[in-house]
Amino acid sequence: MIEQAKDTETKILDAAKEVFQQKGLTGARMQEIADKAGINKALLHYYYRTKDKLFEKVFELAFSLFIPRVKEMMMSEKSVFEKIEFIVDNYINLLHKHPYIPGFIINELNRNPQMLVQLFEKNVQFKEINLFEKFDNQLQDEVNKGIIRSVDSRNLMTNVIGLCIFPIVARPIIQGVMFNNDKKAYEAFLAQRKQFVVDFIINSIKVK
Amino acid sequence: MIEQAKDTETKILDAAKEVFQQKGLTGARMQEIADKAGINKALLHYYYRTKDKLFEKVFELAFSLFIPRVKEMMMSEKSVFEKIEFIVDNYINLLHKHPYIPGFIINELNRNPQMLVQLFEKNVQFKEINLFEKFDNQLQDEVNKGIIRSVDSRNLMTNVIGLCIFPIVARPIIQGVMFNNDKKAYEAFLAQRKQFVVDFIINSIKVK
DNA sequence: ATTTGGTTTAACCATTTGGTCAAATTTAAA
DNA sequence: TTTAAATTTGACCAAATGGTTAAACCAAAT
Repeated sequence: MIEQAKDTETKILDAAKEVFQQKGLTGARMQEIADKAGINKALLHYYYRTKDKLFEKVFELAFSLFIPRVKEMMMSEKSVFEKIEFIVDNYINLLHKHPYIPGFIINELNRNPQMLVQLFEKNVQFKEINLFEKFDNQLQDEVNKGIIRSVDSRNLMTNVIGLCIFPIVARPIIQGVMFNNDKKAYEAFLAQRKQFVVDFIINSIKVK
Repeated sequence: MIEQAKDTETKILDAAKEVFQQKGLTGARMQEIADKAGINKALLHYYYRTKDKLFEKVFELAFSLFIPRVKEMMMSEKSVFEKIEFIVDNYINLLHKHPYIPGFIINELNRNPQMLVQLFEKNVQFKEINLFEKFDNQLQDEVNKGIIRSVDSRNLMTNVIGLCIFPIVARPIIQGVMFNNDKKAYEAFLAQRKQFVVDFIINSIKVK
């Protein structure tokens, strides 16, 4: 039945997300995904043919949830300061909901960088050529107005995203080394960090 | 004999480093390690018993190469600005030599955070309880002197390390999205980034 | 030259794993 | 109600994989 089918397909995909994102392609087991979805292992192959195909689907969904967000945010009609606040805010919220995804994407892309090329070929909307042109102009504009000092757009954007993502992907290290593995302390750290990051960046580029 | 033995052991370890750091515990194959070391697979088990034990060794070496460095640097007798410049400089150089290690550590610790606990138990020198106490005092001192604005030490240190590591672990994304997969452009980006990061951080905390 | 101990290998084993298939079951159409 | 199609399952398979073992090899000591 079409309803039931959709349901099964979704149950499989949800289970696959969970297992792949936590264990990676090589660490994941089809049997575990089937168990988590509450179905027979053969059904996985009925709906998704192979492990690789199922993985590809999961990866694409994870990727499209995280990467194109930055584009939207950079394209919005806001001042540089507002954009930074907006991006940090949104990204940290997103990370709070999906803490495993960035590590998953980073790890799988390091294992097989070719995936990104294939993704760009298959899904043209990901490949926005002049993402930075507009942002570059805006930065230059605000430099001329004496609002910010001169900064390279790609370095700035790397910092914005990196400062959001790093404490999440490096959670075990940070929680372990900085907070003696105190989970509550780490969570408190994250909670206050959003404001710190915004201030840190704006302070760095603002002309005083 | 003892010379040859040491040599074989080293060859195995070197091969294991390469394979594990690129493919992770679950993605690595004992046969591939043996091939890369130019020896029979049974020799791996002769010298290191099991895959897990060999992996543990590789992980420990990688970990001890990266994490304790921060401690040394934070403990040195330098001003805050000098420390930041020193850490960024050293860390980026280290990353240039071992670009796979941070991703490796991050990924394996996310797969099994328990490893860190075991490592601390086994290797007490890693667990420096009051790493931040001295640094906190130094920061407060320079705040009082009007050199820097008031910043939380753990947030600051997270930023320093994160800004160094992130562009390396996220290389495929950055190279792909920001530089249209132009390897040279990415490398040029890294080369100029060291100075950018130092300026970015110091500018952010300096009182002008 | 023979013995002894560590080193290395080829062959082998048990288990795991991704994947298949024919049969059973369910669902929707005729 | 019958039929046809889609869905689900248990049983099974071949390949891959970590690990073992007995025999061969080799260098040094006697």
